[in-house]
Amino acid sequence: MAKEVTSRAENYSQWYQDLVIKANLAENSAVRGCMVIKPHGYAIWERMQRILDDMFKATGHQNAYFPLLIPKSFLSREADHVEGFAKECAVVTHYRLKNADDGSGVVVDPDARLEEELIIRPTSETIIWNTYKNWIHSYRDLPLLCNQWANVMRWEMRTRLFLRTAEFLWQEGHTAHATAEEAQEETVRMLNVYAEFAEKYMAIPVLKGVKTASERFAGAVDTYCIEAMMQDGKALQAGTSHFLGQNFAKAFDVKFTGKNGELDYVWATSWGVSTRLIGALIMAHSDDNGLVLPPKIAPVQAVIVPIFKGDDEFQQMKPHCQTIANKLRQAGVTVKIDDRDNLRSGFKFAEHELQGIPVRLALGPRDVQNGTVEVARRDTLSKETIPQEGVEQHVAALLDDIQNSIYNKALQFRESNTLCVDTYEEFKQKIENGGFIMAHWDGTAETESRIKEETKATIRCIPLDEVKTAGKCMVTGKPSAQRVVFARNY
RNA sequence: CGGGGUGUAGCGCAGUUGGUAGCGCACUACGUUCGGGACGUAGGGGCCGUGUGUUCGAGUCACAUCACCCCGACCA
Repeated sequence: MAKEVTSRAENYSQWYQDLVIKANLAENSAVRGCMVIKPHGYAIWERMQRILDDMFKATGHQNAYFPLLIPKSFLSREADHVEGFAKECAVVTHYRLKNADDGSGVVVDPDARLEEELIIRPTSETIIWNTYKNWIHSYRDLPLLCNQWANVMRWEMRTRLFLRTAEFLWQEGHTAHATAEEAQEETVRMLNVYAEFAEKYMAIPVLKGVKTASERFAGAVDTYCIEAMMQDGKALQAGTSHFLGQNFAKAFDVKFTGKNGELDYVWATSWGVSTRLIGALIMAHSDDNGLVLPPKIAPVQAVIVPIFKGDDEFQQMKPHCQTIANKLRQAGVTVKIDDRDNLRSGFKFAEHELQGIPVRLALGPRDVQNGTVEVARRDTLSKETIPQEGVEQHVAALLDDIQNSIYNKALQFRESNTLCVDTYEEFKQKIENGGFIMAHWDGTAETESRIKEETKATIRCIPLDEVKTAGKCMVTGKPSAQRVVFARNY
């Protein structure tokens, strides 16, 4: 497996760039660090949105929408929050353009300077909590469980397609609760929703854990995360869920009257996943032929390619393709017939593989004669000829099999690239191979940053589900309650 | 923000000592093909990132500037 990855390219990010460009998922736009998501790439995001949205509704959440622009003063209300985001904000300073005096085009009208600058949201905690102040008065208004689908902008020093673009699409949940316990429960509940989504739908196994103080979200008391392993052994933070304590309630003065008549600040959470998940999908499953989409995420689960010579045969094949498509649709499979008559079948096969369509069916005169159809699966690239009779059950079962099989492949990969290490010497050596390293750490930021400096590895999380065995910090020898996950990350 | 690299047709690139711009793919038309990325013939498409210099003359030289990519710093 590891060998396979190296064969793809010496430089993984280069491979990734190539793949994305070749897969026609996105291209760089003229705007710095932004992305153009092409329709078939966006369709993947739409699938994810729909599934996640259903999961949010099932856990009692509602969608809402808040402004794109945030008054500068809002951002400075919470000290840690501004500290964390100040360096990467796009700022709106003017509200009007005018024609240049020398006719050279349009310039910013200096007379149209805003009294207070507006920040393009890097995240919406501040503007939402400014609104929540007016929505929450009594314990009867709680819990307040809102989610927003939106775009945000972070002026990162260095962008990376899908993984760290300046503008990205995401979902951010913002909840308010009467008690700390309830908010903490919500934080973990949503972490579990994310983990279920990643594993069950995206077929990406994830580790659930808590971030160390230095990796914590700006303004949070605790940051929970799901961490995934990419095929080059690097870690990718795939989603976060934050317990915000009363930090934002205090910053925006959001109090409620409890049953007992006493005033108290509300407790908060926020949680989000972004278009980075598309990057995770690409890097977790793809191979040299392009994308490999899990059937549950694939906008098109099966494509039917008619094989024909000349227009006569093409017309003749069409109804047969339709018949099979209808059968599949009745079995709940999303199907597309690729009836483009200007492309050869071989070209279409390659293109569908590039785009990751899980199952391909080819139907030619030979099949019509024999009552068969050729079925190919994207993940293993294997194909077989089966009777048309019962094709729908066959494909439905195949989709399940593909879904499970790519999850298991990713899980096996992660397991074979996760090891326990007890000495710092061994750590330094093993971290060079990538993967997750479970090691003991003394819990101090000093040790953590020393390890980062010397090895470029960070603590991805303090895992929640691992068996906790005490030990000694591999660097300082001080006591440690449990192993934590180290990795190099994106 | 530092180091390195690249900007020439939709995409990928070539362009010599400065002399009026080329290849492959894609595109258009016609024909032959068609069960794993077809071929022939004929076409269309360019302010050479942008600006200012040097020069009789700049894709080519100089300076500036902008954008992108890679490596750092940085980053939920």
